[in-house]
Amino acid sequence: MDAFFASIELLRYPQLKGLPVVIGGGRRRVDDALLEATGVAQGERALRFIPVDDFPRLKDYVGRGVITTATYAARQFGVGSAMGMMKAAKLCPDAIVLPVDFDEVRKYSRAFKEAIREVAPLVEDRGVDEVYIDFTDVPGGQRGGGRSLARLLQRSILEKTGLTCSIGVAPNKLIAKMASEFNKPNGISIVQEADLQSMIWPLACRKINGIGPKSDAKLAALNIHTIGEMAAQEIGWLIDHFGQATGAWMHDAAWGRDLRPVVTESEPVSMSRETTFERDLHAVRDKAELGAVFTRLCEKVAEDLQRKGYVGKTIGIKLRYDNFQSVTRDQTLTHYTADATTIRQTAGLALKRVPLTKKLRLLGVRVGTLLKTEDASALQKLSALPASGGGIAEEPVPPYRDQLF
DNA sequence: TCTGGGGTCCTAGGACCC
DNA sequence: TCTGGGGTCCTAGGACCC
Repeated sequence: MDAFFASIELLRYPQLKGLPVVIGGGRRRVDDALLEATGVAQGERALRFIPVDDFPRLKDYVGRGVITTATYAARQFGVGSAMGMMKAAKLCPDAIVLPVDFDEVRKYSRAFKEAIREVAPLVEDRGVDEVYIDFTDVPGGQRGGGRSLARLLQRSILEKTGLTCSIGVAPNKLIAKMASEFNKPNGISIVQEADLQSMIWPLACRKINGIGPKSDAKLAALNIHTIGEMAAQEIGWLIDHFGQATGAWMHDAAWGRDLRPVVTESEPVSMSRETTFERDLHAVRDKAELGAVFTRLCEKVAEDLQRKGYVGKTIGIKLRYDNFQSVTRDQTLTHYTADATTIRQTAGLALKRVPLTKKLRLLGVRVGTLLKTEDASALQKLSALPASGGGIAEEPVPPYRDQLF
């Protein structure tokens, strides 16, 4: 299989080119800051009308958000995705802060993927700004080793979205993803099997999609820092240190082997909503506030399920204490549901099973073991056949108020 | 005033069944 | 007193990704 990996560059304000700008921080908080500084909300609109000097700066930002993305000028200061805003403010206090406009992002994301599917239909979704593409059977796809098709995609994406896009071309997904980073932004890079040694082996292990901070640290402790050093290890040695599955996978990855197909459709496994509080809350002292938030989260998950046509059977809660330790509790129902009241009641039971003496910084609600709503009703009819004696009974659910349990 | 929100996948132990 | 394996489901935690 030949694969592209394509990612769009989502920051697209030409007038800010060369300026340090970060986007992120949690929309409402940044909107508030904007409103205060300029009298205008909504980053997109504000950008057109407000002189750059009037934008809020990172040093004035107050809150718990993280950075979603940053201009290259901001990255020069060491600022980058997923970094806390407070830490970023120390590195680059004068960076301009803009809110994330998720509706806008989703709109451009859709247009980006549509533009690609028109040219190459085998596309795998990897979030808002990334896709894998299998171009093996796209007419003319092999011309120039894939370069002319990649150029065509870039042109089409630019036309339809105004966004630039970086594309990696390789014999499989693993290498294509790495290749896409070689030439950012708006670049194309082609990596062939024969380039493994020269282009992939010198890279840090962390560049492999699937090796995160933990594995990287463990590898470093074993004195392995590059992919080449990883490839030089016996597979048995890797298995001894990382377990059967991970060890074998690492060995394959280091040798550029990856047989995963481009997966064009998949069903969701779970849906969830969570929120980090502006200040840490206490289960007893802030019970009313916490209870209201909890109910809202359940209602939102229920809405999400209903809008997308799913029901679920496992209700879970997640919370994070002020020391950042996370805890989860699951509770499986006898029937599938997308009902806010049922979710709220079951989640309440799960929450009861968790110690609530420490302050909380985050609360979340998740529904898992999902089924399409229509498949669930078919299942219900099947089990409701006379012989089985009446089918699945709905458990009566008591009414709830905005309290914790 | 370090550390968002929405996901997937893996592991490992215990219950329970055959 | 002792004692198999395999399979499935459920739960909790954690690594990782965008």
